[in-house]
Amino acid sequence: MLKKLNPLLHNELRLAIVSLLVKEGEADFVDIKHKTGASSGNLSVQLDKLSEAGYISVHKHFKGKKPHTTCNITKTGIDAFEEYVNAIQEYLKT
Amino acid sequence: MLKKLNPLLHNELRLAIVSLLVKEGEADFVDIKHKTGASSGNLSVQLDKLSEAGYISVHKHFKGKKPHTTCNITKTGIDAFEEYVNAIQEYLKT
DNA sequence: ATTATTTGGTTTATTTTATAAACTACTTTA
DNA sequence: TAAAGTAGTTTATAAAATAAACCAAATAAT
Repeated sequence: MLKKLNPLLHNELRLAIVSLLVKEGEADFVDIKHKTGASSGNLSVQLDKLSEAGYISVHKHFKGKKPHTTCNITKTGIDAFEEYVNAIQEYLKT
Repeated sequence: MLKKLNPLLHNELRLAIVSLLVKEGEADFVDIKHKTGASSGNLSVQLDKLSEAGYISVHKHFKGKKPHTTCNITKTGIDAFEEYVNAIQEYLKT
């Protein structure tokens, strides 16, 4: 029987976010928005979900006068991502 | 920018069904149900969606006295699956 | 023989999820 | 100082997934 796919990661935008953060370690809101093509609203919601699960950490501060949100991948996030990759590979191999 | 993931295939059960059919070519309702662990209701709905999209063909007939549903992958289905595999690999590679 | 129970599903209703639209608060530019 | 832009959040709506209920017939038990 195939492994169950982590539903938090089995979503296009959340997977793109985590994939990006696994590669780069850190990225800010605007960067992620541009690199994924997401709307601000959708991105805000999905970052919250990943943060709630402890897959990423989110730091909000001011960069000069402007608000600025930085996201970092966590160990939990890396582990979950790796498990997801292993799980889905079984579905993909022909 | 990452490729968009075909939403019809980016679902755990539908991906499992198509993956199975790509490997085996053909399978019946009961087989797919056992191999995927899906409920009958969910399986019925998802087979309909794949059939509507032309990814699989569904044949209903009687095997002796019992109803019997056989599913086959189509060329369209194989192509869509292969494109999905290519697209998601970009998300998975670290 | 008639009453469960099982098989092989479908249909419908509910819950969850995703996404779009609207909004906030502040800054910069004209 | 009014308009437009930046950086987001919140809320409302649409879509999707899934569970529960149902159906028709076959088989097994009493």
